[in-house]
Order: sequence, then C-alpha cells, then structure tokens
Amino acid sequence: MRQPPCPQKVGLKKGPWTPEEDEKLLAYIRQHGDGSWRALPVKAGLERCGKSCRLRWTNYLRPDIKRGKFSSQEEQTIIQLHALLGNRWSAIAAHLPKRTDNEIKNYWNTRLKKRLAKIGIDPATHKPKTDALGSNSANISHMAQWERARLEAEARLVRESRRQLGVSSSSSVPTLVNNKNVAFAHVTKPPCLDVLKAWQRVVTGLFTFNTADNNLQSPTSTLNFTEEMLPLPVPYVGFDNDAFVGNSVYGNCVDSTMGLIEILGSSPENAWWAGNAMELESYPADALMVCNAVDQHQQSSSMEGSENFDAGTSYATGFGYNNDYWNSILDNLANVSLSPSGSSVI
DNA sequence: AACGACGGCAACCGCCTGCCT
DNA sequence: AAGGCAGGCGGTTGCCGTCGT
Repeated sequence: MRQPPCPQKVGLKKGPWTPEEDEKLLAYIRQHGDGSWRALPVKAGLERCGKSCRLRWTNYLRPDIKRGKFSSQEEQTIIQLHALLGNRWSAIAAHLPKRTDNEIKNYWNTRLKKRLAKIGIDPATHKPKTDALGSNSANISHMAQWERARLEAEARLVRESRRQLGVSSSSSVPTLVNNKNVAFAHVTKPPCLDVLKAWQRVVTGLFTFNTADNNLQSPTSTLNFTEEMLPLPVPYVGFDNDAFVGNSVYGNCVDSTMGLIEILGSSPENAWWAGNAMELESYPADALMVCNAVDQHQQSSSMEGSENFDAGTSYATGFGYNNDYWNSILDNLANVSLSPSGSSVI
C-alpha cells in the first residue's frame, strides 16, 4: 500500500535547518530521547515534519557522528564493501562506526566513484573496464557472493540487536568486530534463513564438500547436497583463544581441513563461533584479497601485536551463535535440498 | 569584478518493510 | 487478512561555496 507523502508536511517548513531549530531538536531529544518522530515536532516546538526531524538527527545532530575527512582506511573499506554489497549504504555504514549511510553515499557518489573510473575501474562492477572475465574473476565472484551474503546477514544482525536492545538507529552501531560480546550477546534468535542462505551459497557457489578426502571440489561442481556431505563431525580447533578475535576464524589455524569449523569461545556466555573453513592457499591471490579486504580492517587493531597475527593471512568471518541455536541450524541444514545445479536455494 | 561551471553535501522524496490493531 | 502507521532505505534534488575564465 502506498504511504501518503507525510501529511503533516502541509504548511511546514522545509529546507536547511537553522541553529535555533537544531537547538530545539537537541534539547527535546536530550530530555525525552528520540523516537516517536511523528509527534516530536509539535512537542519540541518545531514546524517540521517528523521525518525531517529524524533525518536531521540521524545524519547531522547525533553526538556520536564522526565528521570530516574520510581516512584512507575508511575509503578502502567503503570501496571493498561496495564491491560486495553494492549500493546498500546502510549495510556499509554498519561496518563504519560513526559514519552515516548518507555521508558514505555522498562520499561515494562525489569522490570514490569518480576516482575508480579515473583509474579504469568500473565503479558499478569494480572490475577493470577491459576485464574479459577470466578464471580469477569467476573465483572472485564466488568469493564475493559468499562475502556479500555474510555481510548482509551481519548488517541484519546489527539491526536486530539494536531493536532488541531498544537502541534507536541513531545510536552508535555496536561493531561486530573487536567486541564479540556486543552484538551477538543480545540476539536471542537471529534469522535462520540468513545462515541457510549464506551456507547454501558456500556449498553451491564456492565449493562442495567431499567427506572422503576433504578436498576442494570445483566451484562449478554439480554434486547434490546430501546429508552425508554435511560438515560433520565438526572438529574443535584447539588454539589459544587470544589468537581468535571477534567473530572470525584465524585463517591459518584452519590447516587444510575443509568444512565447518567451530570454536568454543571464551566469552562469558560460552558462545560458539562458526565459520566456513577453506584452504586459503587453494585460492588465487586475487580471490584471497576479497577476504582480506573485508576482514583485515575489522581485525587489525586487535590482532596486530598478537604473535599470531599475520597480515598476509585471510580471515574467514563466520557467525556466532549459542549451542542451541547452532544445533537448530544443523537440523535445518539436514533438511535443505538443493538442485543439482546449485541454483535452487532459498 | 562578474559570471558560469562544477563539486560537495544536506535535505527531500518516494518506496519498502515490519509491527500493531 | 487487511489496513494504518512509523521508521528505514536509496535515489535525487537543490543550495551554496569554490574555481576557472
């Protein structure tokens, strides 16, 4: 159904906000908090529609907004996330604390897009304009597909945790990154479909499991997904928890074991952390960059300095769930059926 | 100095989604 | 199940400052 265009708007002020209006809005939110935007303008003594107030607050007045020049690391992050997520600005913003989706969108449209075009990279596809889609591109595509699913799911989890915490969108986003307890600890029931979707893409797009020898199969394999191919038994990976940061799997601890990895975390709630373990060396360097690009910015601050930190290692980020939920995922996976081509899904 | 072109960015618009009744 | 509403999202607009002529 179509929503009428902000009925309150008739006769209300539009355009740039004045300092007086800002002060009124700030004063009201300081006293009463944000939310209930429709009623807020009248209560705050503003002749604006609620939507305008919300935008002003979320994109400009919030105290936790970082303004000013984007660092080169932030630029790289935006580019890399855009390659994976496309114009999903809110999802990208979820990975850039203190930056708003609007700001990132503007920055992309006014600068980064042009810069990429200038050096011969198509900003829409992130591929060289002359790229003939070689084999590496295919692998990157598969990797990107997996990463995209994961990042989308992560962004959803962030939103979910916000909702359950009663935290408005305007508050700072808890990062999944260097504090594994923040986001997941409050998610009682993340959407299972996200995991299934991501997982199905792994088994259909990246590789299939061969439980006989744990070897990587062709990405184009058309094997049916059967219960015996489920990644069981799940091995424990026994390494110092200090070497394990955030919701990620330390890549070179994976050894050559293919399949699912679980790590019994040391967090207070005894969380599990699961990820797709892959034999990273099996992928061409270009494909690895997809993983590195996404994950290193998340981990470098906490991993650097650790004796186990290896800047050249890819980190496969996974999902964190508690035991009960993880078991339900496995139950669900057992019932998943995929078409031979892997094109079914979801 | 005047003026047009351009770039950056705040703000708006329309659509979508989820929740509640 | 359907309707109404609030909030979120991505695309677009338009203002304003800067730069070049």
